[in-house]
Amino acid sequence: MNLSHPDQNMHGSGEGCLEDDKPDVMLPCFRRNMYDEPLSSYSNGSIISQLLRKTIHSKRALDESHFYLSSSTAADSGQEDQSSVSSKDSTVEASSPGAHVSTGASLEGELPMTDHLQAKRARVENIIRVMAGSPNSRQHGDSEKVDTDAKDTREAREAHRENKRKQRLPQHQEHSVGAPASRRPSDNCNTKDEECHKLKEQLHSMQRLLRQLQEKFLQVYNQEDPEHHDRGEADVAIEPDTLGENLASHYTSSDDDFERKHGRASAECKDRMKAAGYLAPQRESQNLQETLKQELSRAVNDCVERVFKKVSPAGLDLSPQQHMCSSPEISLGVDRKSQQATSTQEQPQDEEAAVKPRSLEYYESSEAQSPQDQTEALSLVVRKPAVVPLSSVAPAVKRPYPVHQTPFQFNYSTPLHDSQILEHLLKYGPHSNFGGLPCMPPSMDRTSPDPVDLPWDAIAMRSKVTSSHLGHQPRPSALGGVTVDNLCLPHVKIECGELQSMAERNPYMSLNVHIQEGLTPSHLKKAKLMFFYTRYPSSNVLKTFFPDVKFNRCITSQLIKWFSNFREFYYIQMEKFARQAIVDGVSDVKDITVSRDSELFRALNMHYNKANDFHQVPDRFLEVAEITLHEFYNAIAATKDSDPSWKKAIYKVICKLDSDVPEEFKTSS
DNA sequence: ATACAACCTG
DNA sequence: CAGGTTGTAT
Repeated sequence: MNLSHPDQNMHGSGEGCLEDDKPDVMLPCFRRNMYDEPLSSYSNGSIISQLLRKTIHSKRALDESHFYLSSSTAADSGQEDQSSVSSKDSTVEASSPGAHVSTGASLEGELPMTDHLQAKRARVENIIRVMAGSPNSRQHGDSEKVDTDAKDTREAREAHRENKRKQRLPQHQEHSVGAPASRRPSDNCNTKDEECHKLKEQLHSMQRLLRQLQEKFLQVYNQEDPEHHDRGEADVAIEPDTLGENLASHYTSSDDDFERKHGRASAECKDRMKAAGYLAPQRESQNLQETLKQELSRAVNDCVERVFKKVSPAGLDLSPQQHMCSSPEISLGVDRKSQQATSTQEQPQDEEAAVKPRSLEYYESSEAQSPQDQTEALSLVVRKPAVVPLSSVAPAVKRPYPVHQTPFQFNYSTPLHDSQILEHLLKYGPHSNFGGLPCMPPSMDRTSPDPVDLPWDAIAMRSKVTSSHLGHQPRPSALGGVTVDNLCLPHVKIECGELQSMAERNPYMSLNVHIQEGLTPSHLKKAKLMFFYTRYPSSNVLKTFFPDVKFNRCITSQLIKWFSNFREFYYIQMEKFARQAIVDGVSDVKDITVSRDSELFRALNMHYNKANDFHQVPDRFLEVAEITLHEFYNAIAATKDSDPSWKKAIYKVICKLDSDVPEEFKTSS
């Protein structure tokens, strides 16, 4: 829900289990920043993207002359730095003592690494805290008070939040009345623990992934001749002995812009390859490149697999939007080589996997599928243009809409949780350092409960724009009104491309459950069938029973509106038949029944279940219909219908008659 | 201010 | 069924 919550939950338990399997190969500085930090922020997205974000933000805080960021940001962060030392102990097991915070001045290497990192960590923690907290409560003018107030206000804030949570939760679930009412609280605890556990697992997976990545990098770099020329940039002269250090400096150093660092690493890599190419046959450098790609791919695959196995056999959902977002923008920056590498072989399989995520069997053998059964949903798949560049992309990007038959294989109530993180990693990890992130002022940075909501919307918007109005833009560079051209270094793009091709190589990543941008006719059909069970579904119910729908405000409203319309029809029918009964001279309510033969039922069934073969309408629905009809009859017979709001009493009764929607509705329509 | 439900209309 | 309006609760 919010950032502070997982903090309390995770920190104690999470830290313990992190401790014991911290990889030894992990470089200290790297590890520290990666894993010692409070986990609160990680609940909001992938670890990697969070890290990148943090790096960027910490860098921002230091770099006062950074482009449009106003002085207030810098001042704020400076203030926070002071409070950090004293307030740290409340939230963090102060493993970093009161570190001297030297704003901006410290060049890498001047400070001892540990001190520097500690100072940096303090800053980062503060920034995270600020981001997590309400911005408004942060506006103390008096900097001296901050020291003492910070703690109090934070605690108060968290307490407040906690209360809100506790108050809201039962109310929220009160909505789905009926049978499950009694088991909800325990569910709550369980899900809490479950979530905690899941997060831990994710973290472990990420640790392993990062370790593997680091190992691979080290491997590759150690093979190489350490000597290489610099690129003319001054900072390139700083030659890391190992890639680990290099990586570490990526995530820790603040005196250099992240993008530049990122770029530098890639540039170094490239340069090394170039140098190697002079010395060795050209093929060797290409081999090296391929090896690097494959190793990276394998590492990621391993991680994904692990996480994937821990989640249900359910699908990892990589939405069509993912393809959309990754293709037009990212693939533009993709190195041609990597494009060709992937577009030749993997494409058909990938297409098919994206289009036809079938059922469980599909997850086990994706390559066994025959490529011929394509549907019109092919438009979902973004073909990476081999020769024809962009014009051919635009139509493909268009809308993922006409995807019928969207089978989902979710077995649990929170099917998206884990996969969302991966999704986020794959989608916005690259994407965020690609362009979106640096453009966002800190205040814009998401603390929203839904980790993917905002960027998804942004991407959805972009793809719409791309498809409809502009046709395509060579570079959809404007996000948040800030151009990112100078931030999107080619090296960064290459990495994105690599990650994308990794995603393409990985069968799991290609599998998805079609997170829909919008609601499809099959969704409507499903909603109608669900109406037989629930007339007043809560938004939670809707979310759990439409796992393939990417929920945002609009979608939720639409779904709610659907059910509103269903109710409208339902009540209209009820009133109509009740009046008819009165006209017909029915004198006793008990003479009014609703059976499957009833005209009323036929009307309802025709409306909600036109293709009758779909579904056996539950008996409970007949009961509810009968009750409703009785209510209407009684009210009308008692001439209560003169009261303009006479129906409200009936609604109140009926809304309590909802029953649970069967699990099958989660999995398939 | 926001979200939702009902209502009305087309 | 969607769009718009209104009333209500948070």
